[in-house]
Amino acid sequence: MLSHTEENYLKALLKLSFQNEEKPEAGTNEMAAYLGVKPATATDMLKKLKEKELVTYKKYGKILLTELGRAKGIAILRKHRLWETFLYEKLDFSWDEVHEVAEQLEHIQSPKLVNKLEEFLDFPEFDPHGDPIPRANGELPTVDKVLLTDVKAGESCQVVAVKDTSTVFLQYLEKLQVTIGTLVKVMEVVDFDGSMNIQIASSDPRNVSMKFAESLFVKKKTSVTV
Amino acid sequence: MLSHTEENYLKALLKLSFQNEEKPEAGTNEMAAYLGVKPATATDMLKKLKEKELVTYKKYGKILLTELGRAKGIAILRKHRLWETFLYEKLDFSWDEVHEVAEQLEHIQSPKLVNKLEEFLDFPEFDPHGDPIPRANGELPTVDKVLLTDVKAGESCQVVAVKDTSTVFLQYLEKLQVTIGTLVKVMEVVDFDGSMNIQIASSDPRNVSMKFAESLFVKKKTSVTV
DNA sequence: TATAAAAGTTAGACTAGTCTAACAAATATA
DNA sequence: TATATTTGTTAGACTAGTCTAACTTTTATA
Ligand SMILES: [Mn+2]
Ligand SMILES: [Mn+2]
Ligand SMILES: [Mn+2]
Ligand SMILES: [Mn+2]
Repeated sequence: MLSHTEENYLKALLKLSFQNEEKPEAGTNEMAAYLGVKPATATDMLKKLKEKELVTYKKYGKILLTELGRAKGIAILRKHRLWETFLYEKLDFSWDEVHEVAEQLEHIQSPKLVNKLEEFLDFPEFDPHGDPIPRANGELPTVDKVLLTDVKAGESCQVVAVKDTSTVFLQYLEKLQVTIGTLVKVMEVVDFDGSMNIQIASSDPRNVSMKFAESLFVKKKTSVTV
Repeated sequence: MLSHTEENYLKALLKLSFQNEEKPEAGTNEMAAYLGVKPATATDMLKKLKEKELVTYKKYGKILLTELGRAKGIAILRKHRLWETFLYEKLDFSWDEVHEVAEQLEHIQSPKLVNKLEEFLDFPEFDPHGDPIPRANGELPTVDKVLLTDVKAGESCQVVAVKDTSTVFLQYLEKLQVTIGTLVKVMEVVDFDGSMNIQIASSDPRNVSMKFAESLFVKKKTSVTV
């Protein structure tokens, strides 16, 4: 049985491993920063997780999840994203409110609960932010996605996920009526600052910053021209 | 902000106050036994709760919730019972499985979650065991109930709650097809051992022990004779 | 390559929650 | 009322998780 704290370390390591795709290892300071603790604290915990064979750790070395540690991490991420979906779909939470509560709910221990919840939600593949929900067997649904910055002028695409899940960004998207599934057409890319003129659904085109375009994942639409 | 542990002490004190109705106070040993800790541990925590003005406590004296402590306790009980109802109604848990998970869920901090959950469940008044669910304002729905032992031969009644929520009792009730709302007619009371011959719904009469009858709350049906 | 900077570790301290063992107060009983 | 029993408290210790401050190792850079 893992404590909330241990679980948070495992999930953090998993998330960090997703970030640096090629190199799924993390450093002590990186982990500490992610979790909001001091490096000394992370060192202690990493030693403990090593004892439990959940991470590989050597003094001054990089940290990696073991198979077991990864499985535990995936299980927590699965709960997190299922709960977010529940809050969003069933309890009418907005997509900027779900994360904080799911951060607590992900630690509830009950295999039956997780699986019944998944069934109740009709086996969703993605959470409200477009992130894949791990299956009971640990597999992650995939979807090919690129950043909006990779879409060229004239191309169309569909929003599939947000890269930045901060409240301020999510609320801005809401104001712009951008949500998962929204169609976006890139009208023009401004060389000067990387900003874009985009048409959201069928509204009037508007300019968005490069920072914006770097925070949104989309799927390119094969243009419907002959 | 209260810790899980502090919350458990407050809920325990509240439940104990319901048990000894006239005297809503509890002793240190009583609390410790209820929570599965040693008396020394309870003493420490009670001092801490007194500091926070959640209980009245004096060395060697009885313990009582303050208004504030009671309100906190009620809020936790509310969450506990709403979650039990959710698990039972929406996720298909049986009534002997819900308590353990609700024991964890009751500590999730999110006022919005509680209220949305209540709304999602259509403002239930009673949990799967027939216990009243506190309202957002702290009020408890009431229902007049008596123990099955108080029902005389020839009288009919309807099951409204279980006094004993142990798995073994709940599963026995399930086997007997007794649930909240089930109609029961007392055919005969055996003076010798207090056991009863009862008819459950329209099945064949069967004998149940006094221990059984002491564990079930019912509401008397005014007989339909003229 | 020598040195400076960054990254990581260790030692020691603190809090929350728990325990055991010894003790003290309150209550029941002879 | 005197004594025994029950009830509750105190002191001291332990673990988990955190911190600060000092130190060490690794990496970057002049
Ligand atoms: Mn999240
Ligand atoms: Mn968490
Ligand atoms: Mn319960
Ligand atoms: Mn609890």
